Amino acid sequence: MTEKQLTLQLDFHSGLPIYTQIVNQIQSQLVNGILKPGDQLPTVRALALELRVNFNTVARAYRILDEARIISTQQGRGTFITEIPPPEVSEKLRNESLLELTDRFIGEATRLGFSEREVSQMVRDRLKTRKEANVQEKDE
Amino acid sequence: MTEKQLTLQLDFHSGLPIYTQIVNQIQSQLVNGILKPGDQLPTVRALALELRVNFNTVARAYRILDEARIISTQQGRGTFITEIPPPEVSEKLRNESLLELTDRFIGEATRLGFSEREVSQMVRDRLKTRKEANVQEKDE
DNA sequence: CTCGTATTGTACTAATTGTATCATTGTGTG
DNA sequence: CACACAATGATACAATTAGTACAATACGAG
Repeated sequence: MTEKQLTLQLDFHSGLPIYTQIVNQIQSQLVNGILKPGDQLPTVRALALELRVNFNTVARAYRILDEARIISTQQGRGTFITEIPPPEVSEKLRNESLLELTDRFIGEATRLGFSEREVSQMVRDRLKTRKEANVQEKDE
Repeated sequence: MTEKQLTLQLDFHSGLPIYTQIVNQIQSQLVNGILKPGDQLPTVRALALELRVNFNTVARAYRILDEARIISTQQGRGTFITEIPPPEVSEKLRNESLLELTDRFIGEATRLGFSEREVSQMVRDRLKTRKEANVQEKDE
């Protein structure tokens, strides 16, 4: 597949900036396996046209994702989902980083009013969904 | 519809503060269906110009309406009548926001090279730790 | 291979929008 | 009159999005 449709749903009144919504949804689609490492994203201009948004807004979203090493933007080439880099960190650091990440996640969810049960349930749910998606893609 | 006229009648001698009149009339128009959820209101400056009033006065009215969750003001974007979704829709949105949050979390963890098992384990662990901490802090 | 051109992302700036803070005005009360 | 307080205005600021010019890359014509 050379071209990805990348269906994004923007809510212009949600309070979340457009660029944030783009960032979130791309990340989400990556987790769900809708987007995979190596996939080419639409050009900033193409996606902007489709979303009826200025291309700089898309560029901003891409830049954020790029800084997070989630995508790789290359001038004159395009934008691609990065291959998952093997994180070469010590076991200790590794654990600490997951702990921090997890605490931040739980903290944010709690702040949004979700109960621990809901958080726990959703994590189970999404991990399961993810696993199933990965099984299917073995066929390709 | 991209632009709303929003005809307001101010009485500068009524004794009622301008901002109160603006608040009242917008609320009234919302009740009467002249304004509908999702509608964009004029910018503070545009409405102020039309009403021959300082834009801070409009901003004050908007802020009051915002605090009452009647409108949603967004810096750099504009001001909109809040969607008042029925509870089940609200529940849906709530779930989607947790879903997105969770997906982002799992995505980051995975990108850092953590397995699903590790993620799952860490979430359980931190939730447990958290719960125990909460029991203690009941004393405060 | 070389060059021109289209395509793609980047950088910088401007425009639009709401926010925060303080000053001014007006009005009522002692 | 003097003071307090509420309403309004002035000014500077911050966030978001858009406009414009530019630079790197790809790619086909010659």
